[in-house]
Amino acid sequence: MQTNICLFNTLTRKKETFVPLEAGKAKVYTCGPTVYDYAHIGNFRAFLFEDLLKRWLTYRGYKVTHIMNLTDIDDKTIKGSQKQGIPLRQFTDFYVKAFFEDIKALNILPADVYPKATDHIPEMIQIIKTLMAKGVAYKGEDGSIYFSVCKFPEYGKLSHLKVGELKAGARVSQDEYAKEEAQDFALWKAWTPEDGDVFWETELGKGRPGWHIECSAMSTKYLGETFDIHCGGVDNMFPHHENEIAQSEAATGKTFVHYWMHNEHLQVEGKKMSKRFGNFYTLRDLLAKGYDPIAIRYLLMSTHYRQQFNFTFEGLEAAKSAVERLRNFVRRLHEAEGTTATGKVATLTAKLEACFGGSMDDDLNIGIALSSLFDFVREMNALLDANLVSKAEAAEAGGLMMRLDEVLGVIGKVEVEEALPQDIDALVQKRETARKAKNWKEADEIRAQLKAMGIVLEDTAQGIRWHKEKA
RNA sequence: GCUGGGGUGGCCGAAUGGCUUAGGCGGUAGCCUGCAGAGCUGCUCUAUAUGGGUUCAAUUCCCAUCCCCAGCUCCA
Repeated sequence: MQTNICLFNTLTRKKETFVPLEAGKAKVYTCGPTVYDYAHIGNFRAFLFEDLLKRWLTYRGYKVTHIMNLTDIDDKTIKGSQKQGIPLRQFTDFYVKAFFEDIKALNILPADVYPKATDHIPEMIQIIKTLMAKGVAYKGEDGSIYFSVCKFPEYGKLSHLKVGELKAGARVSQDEYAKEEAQDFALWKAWTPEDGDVFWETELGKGRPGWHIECSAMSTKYLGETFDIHCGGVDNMFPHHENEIAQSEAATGKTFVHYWMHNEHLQVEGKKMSKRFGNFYTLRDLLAKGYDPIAIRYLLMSTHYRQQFNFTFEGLEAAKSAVERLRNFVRRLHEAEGTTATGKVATLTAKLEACFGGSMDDDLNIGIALSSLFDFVREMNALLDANLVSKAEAAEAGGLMMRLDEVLGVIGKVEVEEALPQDIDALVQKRETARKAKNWKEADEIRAQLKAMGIVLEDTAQGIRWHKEKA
């Protein structure tokens, strides 16, 4: 199999042709949520970018193995569970469940495995032991175990930060005094009274893992010591991913990851999303306002992942209309009854497939991919208007739309003429009778009545048409 | 302060040293329609932060200025 997918690699700051370790397979690890609260739309931008990447690799024929971790042990989850007075696991399970509900609503394909940090303590200890044996980790005065950054000369290769130039004291943590060097980071944190009953008694001492080690341990367990792609938000680039590289490569002596991909953050109404500005939204907040999750999916996905994106409610309305346009088009294809085949459809589908594919191959250039899709829709609509699309051609075009929707995930199953419930069907017939009798007033009233019930009627040259109104 | 990304029409967002400066949304006019919806077509008046420079030609390259965003030890 040969494909020509180019991905922007943070390591080299260049687009590179994707060459997997194993032909035809892509091993992908993506940093998942910290389950201490509902995820916000910024989190979902990252998960949607990763979903798009995965779907595109799949479209191009790769067998993708996708691992997404669930961080269920850190300061925030501990604090949250203590505040509610419930065990850590009970606390995090609640938000894990919420997370799965959210990604389902957004039509994000599930990962193959969602490993939890607390289920992988032994694997983490194994790596830390190896690092200690190699002399790159040490026990500090507080009993915590730290990674010695100066023992890993390549430290900073991902984020392009020079260790010596890091601003000291920007966020000084309590345990800093116990470290040999300020830039060293914790692999294992010794128990402190604030941790309460959250600790593990291990050969490293009583305590809990540092944040970064979980991703090294779990990615290695499920994908191997070296794998293809690792994704996350730009904020994870430093220190999280930099530290993962240090830990993993120091432990194994092998390259950890070939392609590092980072998505940019989003802003809301031109400002940084923050609780302080009152522009902080979880998916649930938006759903409660009545927005369609698929419109949210479309909106968050339709801007290139390395571009900062400005989330606005106006944009969300626009996204809803755009999705509706695609769905209307697919609906028309289902209903096409033309008999004349001009051969133009084949030309258009070939053009779309080539242009969409070429764009997506270019570091997921979704902007151009979508513009080619809408070009196709417009040109096909014109042919449909002129009744120049045969049934077979419509099926061909519809098939392509469905294949592309395997990537976009926004059209879904457009209902074909299924049977309406009897009472509704009776209303439709009644209106039709009134309409035929040119009794417009009654016909319009029934139409409005049906709309209130979620059934949209359209009168077309081919007869009456209906579809369910999407939220 | 250091490092990086960015400022494109009413809004969102592509692209490019000239060849038609995408696409979506919105507005508007026309066609179609009893009306509406969907769809098609036109228009939305020199859209590329500002000031210089290089060039036959810059929105695209260079310089300066202003503004926004991010990273600088646990926020996607």
